[in-house]
Amino acid sequence: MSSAAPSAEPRNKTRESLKHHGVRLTRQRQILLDLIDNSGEHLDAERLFQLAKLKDPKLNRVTVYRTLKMLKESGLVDELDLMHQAGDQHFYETRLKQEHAHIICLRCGRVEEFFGEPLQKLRRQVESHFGFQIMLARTEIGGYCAHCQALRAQEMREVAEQPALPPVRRKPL
Amino acid sequence: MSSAAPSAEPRNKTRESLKHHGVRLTRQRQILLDLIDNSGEHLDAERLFQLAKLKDPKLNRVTVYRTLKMLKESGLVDELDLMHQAGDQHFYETRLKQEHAHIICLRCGRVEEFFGEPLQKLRRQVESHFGFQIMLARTEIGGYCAHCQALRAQEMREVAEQPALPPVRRKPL
DNA sequence: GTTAGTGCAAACCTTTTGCAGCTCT
DNA sequence: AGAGCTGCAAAAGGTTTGCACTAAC
Repeated sequence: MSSAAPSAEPRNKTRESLKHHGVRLTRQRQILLDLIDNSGEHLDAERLFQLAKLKDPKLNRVTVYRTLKMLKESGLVDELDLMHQAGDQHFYETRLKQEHAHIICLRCGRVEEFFGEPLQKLRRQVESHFGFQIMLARTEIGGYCAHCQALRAQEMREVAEQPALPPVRRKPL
Repeated sequence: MSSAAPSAEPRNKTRESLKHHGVRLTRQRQILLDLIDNSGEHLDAERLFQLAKLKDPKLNRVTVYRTLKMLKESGLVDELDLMHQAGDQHFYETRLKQEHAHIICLRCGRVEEFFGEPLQKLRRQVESHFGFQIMLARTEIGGYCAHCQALRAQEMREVAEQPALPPVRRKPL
């Protein structure tokens, strides 16, 4: 990684957009926007709150929820469920990237992104087929990544040999 | 619609599958299975509970949750979020149908289903691209149906004329 | 100076858990 | 008979709301 802030341009785009909607750029919101734009991960409200607290220990969890709600309603972030792999919380990502599907490994929790023409094609077909005006789209695919397929096979063998152990769901790597 | 029970065959399929997993077909589960297979809607736990109570007033909400969890883990039903259009609850449908996307109108809440080859194509591409073993897939598209696009335009005009009224989100039709 | 936004506490909604008693097979 | 399932009560997890105070414009 270079030392230059990689999100300088997108961040500005986001801030422009907010100003247009008459939204105040408070210190708290700047912190949260930075985190959402910069962290490569898919953050949930709690994780975002923990990260934000490092920069401003007085920042409240409620402010995180309110900011996320506002960003979602302004169309600046997308809300994901990631197949509820880690619970029922929601995850967030900027809408600056091209549309993509999320591929979630149900064993290790790893999330891959898939960009590909079927997504655009689906969009176009839905629009023309129903005369539908698409505002948001979300595709999530759950299953087992190449790595975990092998490990799962191994685990099944072990369970078969030791019937005393129930087939508990393993924690992420 | 004919007078014959339309789900006699699928219901048996489901029951077979459950027996294979060593699951008991209790009275409560039969009621819930019938409702899920037969009602054309996408039911959430609460609605399913209300409908089930009509057939057995003693049936408990917890049993609904436990049954849904079991059906989901057995791969017999799919869990949907429907873009959280109506709150954060989950919706359920049998897995007997072919894979399809759910198209949710953000104004009236109506849900359409879209079957089309982009979904299969996406599946195949993800499998081959990542060597991924897909267990479940979910595509949800939110926006405005043809009917509501016109109504929304009308609403926007009204709001522009009477700035006193805030642009509240309208209830479903 | 106004009005929007924040923090705090408390409520809320959906879902899960512990446990005693009941019921399918 | 006995494991599996149910009902009840209570808790948990995630998110929202009411209200007084604060800060951005």
